[in-house]
Amino acid sequence: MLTNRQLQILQVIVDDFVFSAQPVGSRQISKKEWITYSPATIRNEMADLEELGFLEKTHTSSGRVPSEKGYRFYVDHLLQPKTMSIQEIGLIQSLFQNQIVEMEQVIRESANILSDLTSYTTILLGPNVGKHRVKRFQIVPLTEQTAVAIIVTDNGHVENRTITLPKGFAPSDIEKTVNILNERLVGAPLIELQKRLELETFEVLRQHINTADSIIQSLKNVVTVQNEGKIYFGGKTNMLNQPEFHDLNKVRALMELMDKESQVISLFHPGDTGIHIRIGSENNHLAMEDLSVITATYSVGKEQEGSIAIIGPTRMDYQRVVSLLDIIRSGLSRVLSNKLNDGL
Amino acid sequence: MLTNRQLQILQVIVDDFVFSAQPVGSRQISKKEWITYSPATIRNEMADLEELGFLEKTHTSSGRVPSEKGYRFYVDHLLQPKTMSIQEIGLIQSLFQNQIVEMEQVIRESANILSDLTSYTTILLGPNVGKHRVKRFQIVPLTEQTAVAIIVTDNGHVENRTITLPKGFAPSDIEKTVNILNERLVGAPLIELQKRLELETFEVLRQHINTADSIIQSLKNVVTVQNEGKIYFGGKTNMLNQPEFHDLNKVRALMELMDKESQVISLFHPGDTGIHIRIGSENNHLAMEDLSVITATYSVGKEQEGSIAIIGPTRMDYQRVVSLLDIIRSGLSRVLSNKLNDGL
DNA sequence: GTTAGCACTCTCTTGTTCAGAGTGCTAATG
DNA sequence: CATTAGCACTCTGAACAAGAGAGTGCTAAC
Repeated sequence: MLTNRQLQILQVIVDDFVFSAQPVGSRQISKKEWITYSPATIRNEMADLEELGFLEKTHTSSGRVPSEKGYRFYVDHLLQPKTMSIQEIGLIQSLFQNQIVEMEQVIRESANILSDLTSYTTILLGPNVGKHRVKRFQIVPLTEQTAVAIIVTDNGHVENRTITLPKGFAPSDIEKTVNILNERLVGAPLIELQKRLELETFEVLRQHINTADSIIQSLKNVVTVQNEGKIYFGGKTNMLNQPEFHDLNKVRALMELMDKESQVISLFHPGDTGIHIRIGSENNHLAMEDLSVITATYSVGKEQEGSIAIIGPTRMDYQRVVSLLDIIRSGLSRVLSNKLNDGL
Repeated sequence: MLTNRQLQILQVIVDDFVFSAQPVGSRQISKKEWITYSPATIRNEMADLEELGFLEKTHTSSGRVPSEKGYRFYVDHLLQPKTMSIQEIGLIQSLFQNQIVEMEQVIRESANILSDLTSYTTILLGPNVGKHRVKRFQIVPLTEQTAVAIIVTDNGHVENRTITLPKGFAPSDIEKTVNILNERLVGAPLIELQKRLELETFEVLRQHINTADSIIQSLKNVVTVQNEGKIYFGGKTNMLNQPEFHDLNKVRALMELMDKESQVISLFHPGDTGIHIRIGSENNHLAMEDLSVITATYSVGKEQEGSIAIIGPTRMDYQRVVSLLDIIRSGLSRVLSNKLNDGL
């Protein structure tokens, strides 16, 4: 267990380093007015903290820098919520009070504000489409052999795909198909669609339509919608202003990660609720070695969940980001849920 | 007018510099087996070419580098088509022969292949949505006060937007509205929709529906679809491998440009047909100072046009890129037009 | 237990030197 | 008279040295 003095010193080092990005020396610490020990004492404590794995040196005679373990400890035991400035609160309020019409717009704006306020990068996962429920099927014929299949969900999301029609598929067949689909599947969550399509409608379709097998194939394709919500970014280039990103290789690694949807998704963890912090290698990704991710979830209505992540250097202002994320997360939940209920 | 020898030297310098990214000296030029002059002669010619503005020096005693004017001349007068290797042609063929189902997929793949083959960045503008024609309107009610308005176009594109319904807007009103819209506007290009909506349908709507004014407002919103097609990127991070991008500020400027849709669009020029090359400052954008853009257009069916752009350093392999772009552009036109006609 | 003092270490900046690459000019050459 | 050999000159970039600055670890004194 760490002594009070060690806690205090660790805290100062993290706070200082987060602010300045420079290794922190004993003299610098002793200058803080609320530190009453001499540099020599601090040096001794720092040597101990280093032995325990909370601190690191960049070279033999440099000041100390928090290690991953140091950040972890800080985050777990020393984090205190930070109050935001009036301006900042005002900015966020205006985001949610504004009469913005589209859900998507609110989400997009949130991502931007978050990255503006933190100068880190924000990734916002839209509400999980898989939990939306089917409101209406629609098939619009384009040519003899092609049509667009459309699924509208209960909160206004639209999925669509072009499909091939079997030869000799008459307009009346389309109508029949659509009716069958709507009868059986309205109200089903998208994620279950594939299964329920097979169980509940294929048999019926075969009874009513000659070329059912062929159209069934096409429909299967349509309903394999992505499970995850859409990805929105804010401040993609903010990270380039961080001093740790003077290394082009890191820049490239991060940019490549952000370009690959699957890798971005893997930064989120399905089980997470509330706010989670993953530091450096805890993210299990080479490109994230020196980066931390703070994630939070928000909800729309009762179940549709989305996630927010902020990516910053491990040397990030955890207190500030956590507070900020909490405000946005609850605001977003409130506003989006309202939109869902009141309609739009 | 330049002498033959000057042309030859300019060509060698551009080719060499494109390959090596190093200033080209007189000795190096004289080593080429087809160059019969001595370094001293070449030095004299280079001094002349510099005076004429085709070459530049990086410092008083460095080799020469092509100036923007030099590239321009090279591109206008010295460019010869380059034949592709068997492998490359094979790769491209496979792209177009593959039975890929969705248009979007083909476009996405094209962007990727182009950037893989060039190691530059590709921007692909999907077919201009504005020229699509309305196939069908649809309004799906979600709640008492909200609905999703959907426009399906003749080649399977789907536009949708959530709208607010006036109080007391009955299901029968929706039906009426949809019917009126479909009667009057099917076949209209999206780009004319706004105008024709006002001219041809508002009056009729007012006659049949009480709360017409309110719904008209919502509809207006729906039909202001983006004129430009969707933007696809390939090899966004390729540029980081180019030696000219060791400067972080340039990286940031370019990344920021690519994140802003309007700026990306501004790299394309509406009137362009065929292949166009814009070198460095010809792009009228600070972030593009050291970059060239080669654009080409492709067509789908008779009129829907899309564009391809390749962004590389001014020191890019113009011959190769032009050849490549020409192959892709015609392949894309062919395949997409076929999809449109045969139906998917 | 705490701290002053001091030798030691490492980085970073600045200045110097030197090889290498390339130029421009002049004078010689076919 | 166009071409070229020769040479002095310039600039870059790498290598090295020296010194300031910041910080440490250890010892001995308080």
